[in-house]
Amino acid sequence: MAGKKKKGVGGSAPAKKKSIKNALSGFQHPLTSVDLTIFAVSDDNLYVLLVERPDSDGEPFPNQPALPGGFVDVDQDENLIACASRKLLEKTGVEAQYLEQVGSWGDANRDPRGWSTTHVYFALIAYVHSSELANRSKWVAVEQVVKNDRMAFDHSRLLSAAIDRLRSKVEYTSLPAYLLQAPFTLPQLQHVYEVILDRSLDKSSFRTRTLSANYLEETGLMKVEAPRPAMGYRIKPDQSLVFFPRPLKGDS
Amino acid sequence: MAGKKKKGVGGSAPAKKKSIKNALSGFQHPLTSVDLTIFAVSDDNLYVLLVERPDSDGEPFPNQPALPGGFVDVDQDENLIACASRKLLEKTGVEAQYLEQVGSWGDANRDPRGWSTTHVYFALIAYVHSSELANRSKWVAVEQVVKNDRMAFDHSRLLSAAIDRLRSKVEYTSLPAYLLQAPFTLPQLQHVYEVILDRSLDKSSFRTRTLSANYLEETGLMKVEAPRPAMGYRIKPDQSLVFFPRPLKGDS
DNA sequence: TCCAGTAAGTTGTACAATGCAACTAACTAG
DNA sequence: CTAGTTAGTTGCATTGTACAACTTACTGGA
Repeated sequence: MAGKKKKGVGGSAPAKKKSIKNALSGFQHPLTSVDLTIFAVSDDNLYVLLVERPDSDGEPFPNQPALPGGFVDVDQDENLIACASRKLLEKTGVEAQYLEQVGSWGDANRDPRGWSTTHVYFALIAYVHSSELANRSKWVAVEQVVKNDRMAFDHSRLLSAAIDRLRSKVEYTSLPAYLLQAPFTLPQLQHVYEVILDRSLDKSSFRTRTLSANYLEETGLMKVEAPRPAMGYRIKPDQSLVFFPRPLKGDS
Repeated sequence: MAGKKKKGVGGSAPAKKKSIKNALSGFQHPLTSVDLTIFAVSDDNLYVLLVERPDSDGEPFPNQPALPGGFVDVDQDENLIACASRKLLEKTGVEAQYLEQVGSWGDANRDPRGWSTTHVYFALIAYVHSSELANRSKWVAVEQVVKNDRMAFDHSRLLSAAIDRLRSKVEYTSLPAYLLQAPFTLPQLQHVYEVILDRSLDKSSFRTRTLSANYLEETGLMKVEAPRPAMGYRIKPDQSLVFFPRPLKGDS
């Protein structure tokens, strides 16, 4: 396949783009970016980090909300996930407790500047206060984003895919533990599950399942905002994501 | 992020590439390709389709085995999955019974021609005889590929990721039904599960789980290579992939 | 001091999907 | 007609979660 010539000039791409062609491969190559869905939980909400598009030059979608991200910098980024980590650090000042690729999207129309691809990652971090975030960045409750569906590019569908993936994996993995700062209590962890899944879970089943998976270690009793102190836990060192044999039911 | 200037000239990319820069974005963009892992099952083996790299021009990895794929053609391909479908049809002459994205990979070194990304898809098809395949294409038993680890580019790791994904999803979904031509029998379907998972499954549990999921419909009794005729089945029209509540155990 | 309130954590039984082993049914080959 | 083979069924055991009731440890107010 590689090296063969283009088969025609069909398609809807503007003519001016045809001149920018990669001499090495014989193919014009798409614009390439990385976008992030950075999730955090605070109180009773799941938040995602959105940025406001710049209002300058010929930037598309000025001032509209978008996922943080941007073009891959082939001189700076070693690989895609390093590019994602870099952008995360720039926006939040923290490293991801969990970072996973959601997938990639690419077509002729998602960016008005031409055929483009994006590689989408989702990051889980412990909530950081809004004042710590980079300029033009803010937390938005996922519940709100889904309603006001006015994001730049095709970022709405990228975000939907990431949320679907998150909710799906929360059903049968230990993902929510990466949304809390250690040490945390089991009721706090259960609360994160409930916020993301938007339903309440049975305390007994949750505790049995979580503890028997043996991926947490005790850090001693903690006093939280509750009358009785609770045991604190953290994820064991070098512990990888846990997959449970069955999802939990719950009332909704 | 978009529109900002490159921050330097560090990195290991050859100097000649720097001249090929996209004037629209201010960034040089990576080479962009799509690669496929096309799976089929025949007799007692899981096969993947490999092609032999061309032996011409300055093509990298001449004559080495590789995944079918190649550069995205922005004039021909509407989007990434259409690109994958096109390449599948070119190599096998058939459409995928199931096509899913595995993920994307991109770094400075995976292709000697420069910073490159690839979008990997996995396709499930009913086995087609080798003589029907495109030139320089052939089925290779997955078991063999894993041993003789000499594929072009980073295709070994791409294939590994696809195999992992396949095996993982076979544990708790109806995926193997897309590797058979309808109508098929339950013992045939179970055999496909066993070939992929490389362990035997309990007949009773398998039948109960499969039938109670209610994603198949009967097509009447069939005479296969067995003394007793068995009921034929096909996937119900418009039926999507089924997720089972629990994986099956098995003896290995 | 005592008691009501609340959240943490435990216990016991029920249930649903799979595990396992033994069984019956339908055919082929000789 | 019988032995052999594969299709398909049945009954009980096991496992992980569902549900409800319970005990424990603390707080705050009378």
